[in-house]
Amino acid sequence: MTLINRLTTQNKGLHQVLGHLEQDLLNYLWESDEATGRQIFDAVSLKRQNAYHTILTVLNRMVKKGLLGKKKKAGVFHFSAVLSRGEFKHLACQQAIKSALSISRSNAISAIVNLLSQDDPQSIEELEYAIEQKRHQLKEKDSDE
Amino acid sequence: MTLINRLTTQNKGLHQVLGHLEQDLLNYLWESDEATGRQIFDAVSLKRQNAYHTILTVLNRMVKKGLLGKKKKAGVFHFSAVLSRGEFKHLACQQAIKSALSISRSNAISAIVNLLSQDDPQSIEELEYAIEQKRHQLKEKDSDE
DNA sequence: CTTGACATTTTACAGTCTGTAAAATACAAT
DNA sequence: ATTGTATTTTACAGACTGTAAAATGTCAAG
Repeated sequence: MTLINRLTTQNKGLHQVLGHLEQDLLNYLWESDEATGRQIFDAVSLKRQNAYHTILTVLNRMVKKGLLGKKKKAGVFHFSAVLSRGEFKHLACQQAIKSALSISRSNAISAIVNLLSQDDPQSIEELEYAIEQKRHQLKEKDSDE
Repeated sequence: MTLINRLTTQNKGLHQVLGHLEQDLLNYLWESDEATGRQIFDAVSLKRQNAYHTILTVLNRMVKKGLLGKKKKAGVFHFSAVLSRGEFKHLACQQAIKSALSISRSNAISAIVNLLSQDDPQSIEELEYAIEQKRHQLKEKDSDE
């Protein structure tokens, strides 16, 4: 895929940060909170064919990267996501937005307005509402000081 | 660098899409429109120590990726950026925003509002202005039909 | 206390990407 | 034709993901 395509293509989302296997594993852990390698392997096997060892290797790499935690319980390691799905999405969105803003604030602003209005006219209102909320929040802070 | 760091770290900007050398080369070409490998090498050498061949290899890879164009002029190849700096930034921003929106619209919205207001209170007004503009634009379209 | 069934860690290889650059080849001008 | 660039080919290292076997550890049952 050329860079132009990469810049043009829709919907990279979490793929920008995670590989597919990693994503599947994380998704499973977000649903089940905590699981052993075996459980994860069994669950993920419904969707993709991977050797048990593959799953374990990737799980351990994710632990090393700080994405997952691992605790022994009754002699068996249990993996769990360090960040909840919500936290992860929050950070990933924040990062993507930061990245856009750092490239060009004005471009980022027009991109979000364009994409939102294109996507769904209602969503612009969500944006306006968020701005209003922020205004209130800032005022309160001011009067506190 | 752990993933959490990656998600947390400031300012990735274009680095998300380009390596440093690639970025330096593109920056130079954005300033000078068009240049031979030798010229680019000379210019970039002020900033970084790379073999001439390195520069050429990377330039050619960028051509292959569709980032640069290459035309023979008086027997010598001249490289040039396919996208202007503005176009590139536009696409890169759009891509980053798309990516954020695809992860979570509401998170993306609050992230942009938070980051803008944190950055500079004025910038929220830029956002509001952009929304207004978009409204006008949509109205005009409506009455056209 | 030994064997078998898992669990866990180690090791390794392929494929992609960037950075790095030498080697080989082409070509143009003297 | 020879010399000096210009250009292409080829290669390797180091990161990262996917892949998985090999080696090792552990524990329970016989």
